[in-house]
Amino acid sequence: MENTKMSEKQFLETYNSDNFERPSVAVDLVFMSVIDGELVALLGQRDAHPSKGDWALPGGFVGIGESLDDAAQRVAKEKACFGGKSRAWLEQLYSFGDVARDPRMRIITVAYFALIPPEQFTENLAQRADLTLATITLKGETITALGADNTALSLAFDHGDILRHAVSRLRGKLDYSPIAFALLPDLFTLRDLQEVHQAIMGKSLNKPAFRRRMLDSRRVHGTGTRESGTSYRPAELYRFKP
Amino acid sequence: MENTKMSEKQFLETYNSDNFERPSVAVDLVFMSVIDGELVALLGQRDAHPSKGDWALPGGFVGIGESLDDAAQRVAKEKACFGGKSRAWLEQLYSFGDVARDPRMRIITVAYFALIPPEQFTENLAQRADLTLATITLKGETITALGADNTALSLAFDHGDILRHAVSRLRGKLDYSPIAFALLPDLFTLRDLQEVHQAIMGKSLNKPAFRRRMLDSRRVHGTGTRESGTSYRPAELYRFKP
DNA sequence: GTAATAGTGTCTTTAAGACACTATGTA
DNA sequence: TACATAGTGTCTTAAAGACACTATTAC
Repeated sequence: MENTKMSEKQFLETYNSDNFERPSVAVDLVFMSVIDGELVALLGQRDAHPSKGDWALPGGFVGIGESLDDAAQRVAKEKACFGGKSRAWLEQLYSFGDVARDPRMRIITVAYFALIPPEQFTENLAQRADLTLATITLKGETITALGADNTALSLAFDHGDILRHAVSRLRGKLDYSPIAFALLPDLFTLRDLQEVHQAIMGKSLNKPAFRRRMLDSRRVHGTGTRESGTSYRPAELYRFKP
Repeated sequence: MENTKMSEKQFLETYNSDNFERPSVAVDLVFMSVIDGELVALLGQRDAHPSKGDWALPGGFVGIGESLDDAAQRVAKEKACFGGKSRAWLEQLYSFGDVARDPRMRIITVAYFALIPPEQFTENLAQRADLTLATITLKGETITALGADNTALSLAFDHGDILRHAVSRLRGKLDYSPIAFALLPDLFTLRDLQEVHQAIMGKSLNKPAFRRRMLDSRRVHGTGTRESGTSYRPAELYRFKP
């Protein structure tokens, strides 16, 4: 049997001498929120080939002196004006590395999702005509992105796969992680919270059971204040307890 | 506000012209199994700087014409003699991209775990004196790797983080994914299955409840045959039903 | 027979679902 | 007052934990 440690060294030397071509590394961001009870994600329409006219996630290349997380943070600011006082829950999702996923060149992309409370989403988006909020639906293995006119958007590259991973991850983590609160303002009603859960899970939930579960979890506490502007009995406002 | 689509094009052109330095991309593999009721992982001792003497996960660089999954598969064969008739459950875990995680150069690594039934693990390992099986324990946020002499092994680079992610992922997926069966031979007893669950979760489980859960899940079925070589009542052998 | 583990019956506990009910704000 | 939603009480159902019990095999 060959000495694999030796061959590892040789490999590394070859690699270092630039005879060995390196892939490019990018990050793609799935900005998500729940607006009017629907799960939405941010997409931009491509104005050049390849995939011209298709809808793509905001993304950018990873700099040589920049960690993956830093690159995601930077792209969040540059591409979608999130940053500064805006807050976003950034979390690495999955890495996509098929050889031909981008026909121009070899690009490995590390996908992140960025969870944004809806009021910040609409605020930042008002300035950006080139971006749209698509309604995302995952039924079984099929992901759909609906545009403003309620027609399905054609997704660029493997960005449909990325969206599928994002929704699956949200569903998987919803019960043991505070992601739902990253999609809500500081003050929210239990109805708001239930709507977020329902949008992520893609199904309606039983109200008494949901309230029991949330209150027993001790992750929310009532503020004693109530929402305003309703034409009916206002609900109590709650706050996330870390 | 600047036109971000224009600057994206410019960025891509700069990038393509090789003025822009690219990081290297590697895959690191966490070979795992459950042996004698303990969770174990494969580690090799480094014989060169940096981290000389520390224990590291097997890994290798991703080729320019090779997908991430293909690279993981190749490294599984090359580095640990898994491949051919051996079967392993390969699954992408997480990508690690801190700038200084390897002091030699910028390396982004995509971690995979490879789940191996124990008998194949020991078979393949008999040929490799440079690799060791470490017992892995995760309590809270603390990961420990114990060597053959029961002393803690010092882990190279950020490989402790990678192991921590691996165990957390196993725990998270145990109940809704067939990973436990990837750590068992074709025929196994319900006691074997329970030992795998206990090793992953790091706690003992209630026997009747566990058996009910497994049988109700319809993911196992009895074969009518029994284990042999015991000095007590032999248990029925079960098979995984996909 | 004994030893040792396989495998089960059943009671308790916990949590979710169903559904109807009461409570309380606005208009 | 009517209305619409907030918020709860309680019954049922499903599943996990506890624990003791019976069953079966090697020796």
